[in-house]
Amino acid sequence: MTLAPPEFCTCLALRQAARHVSQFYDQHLAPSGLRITQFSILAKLKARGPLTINSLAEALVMDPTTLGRNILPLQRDGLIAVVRGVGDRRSKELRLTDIGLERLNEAWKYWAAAQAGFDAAFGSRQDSELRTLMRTVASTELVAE
Amino acid sequence: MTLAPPEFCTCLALRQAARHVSQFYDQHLAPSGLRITQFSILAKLKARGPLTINSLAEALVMDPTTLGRNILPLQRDGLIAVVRGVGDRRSKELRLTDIGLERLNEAWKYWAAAQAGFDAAFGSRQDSELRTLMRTVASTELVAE
DNA sequence: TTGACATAGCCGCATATGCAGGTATATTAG
DNA sequence: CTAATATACCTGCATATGCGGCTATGTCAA
Repeated sequence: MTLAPPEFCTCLALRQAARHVSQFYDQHLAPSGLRITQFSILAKLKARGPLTINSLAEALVMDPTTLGRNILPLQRDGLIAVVRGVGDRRSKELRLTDIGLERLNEAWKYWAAAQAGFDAAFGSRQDSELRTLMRTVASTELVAE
Repeated sequence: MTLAPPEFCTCLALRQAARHVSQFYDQHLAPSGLRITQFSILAKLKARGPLTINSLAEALVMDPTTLGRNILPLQRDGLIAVVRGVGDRRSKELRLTDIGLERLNEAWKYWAAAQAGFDAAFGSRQDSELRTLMRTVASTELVAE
């Protein structure tokens, strides 16, 4: 059984879809000055309260190193506060600031427009199936031997 | 109807899944010295013959600027040849070299292991559905007004 | 022919991604 | 208590991503 890689590569298919949709969301979010990655970080911090880099990275299915760099622009712009962990001084606690919350709320409507736009184009029934499937994929245990 | 962004963001779900799966494929591909993006470029060039940056970018659902940069390491390592277009001298023709083909063939088996590994973990029936769905997503017309 | 417009790819800028390997702090075995 | 180990984060490296605006080339109409 021979599979032709480019045509049947699941990873490529996923990346293409992610690129395509990310571009759409980013275009919608542009007036807010946030990208979809940054919006996701702020939204997660709002939903789950202060988090360390490790725990937030896990929640976002992101490498901690990557997150550690992604927070820098947000910190620079005062959207999040980064403080030394009290219990564990190795860790850093990330917290949404008032300014961050304000920016998040402003970006919210642009996000909603993007989500609605995708929904309209793709079909809201399929859309919710898609999210469910993506969550399954993201939580599928994959171990390279 | 209010949706909570982080939990129901289709874009975030897609990106998370793409990150998760890409990491897995990249780990498998590591011994070949290629990343999944590079593998995809070489594979597409093999399948479709010489292509310009624009046409290859479209085939890969990638911004031409991005592709223009992604080919640089491949060109540097002699895996692809880049020549001025004959008909249209603005364009560049990308062609897989013999070395590139060799590398691609070597990477092939690592790719196959990754694909098989994902298939085993995720379920081959769901896997093929997933690819189909991703292609639908990637080809869904999305226009930010 | 030549001027207006379109197109292919480029550069600068900023962010996104993750591996290897390092430091500082915490935890735990002896 | 201290030495071994584990953990949280960081740095350097390399690639990935796409926008805005640029140059060079091509096309087409006046």
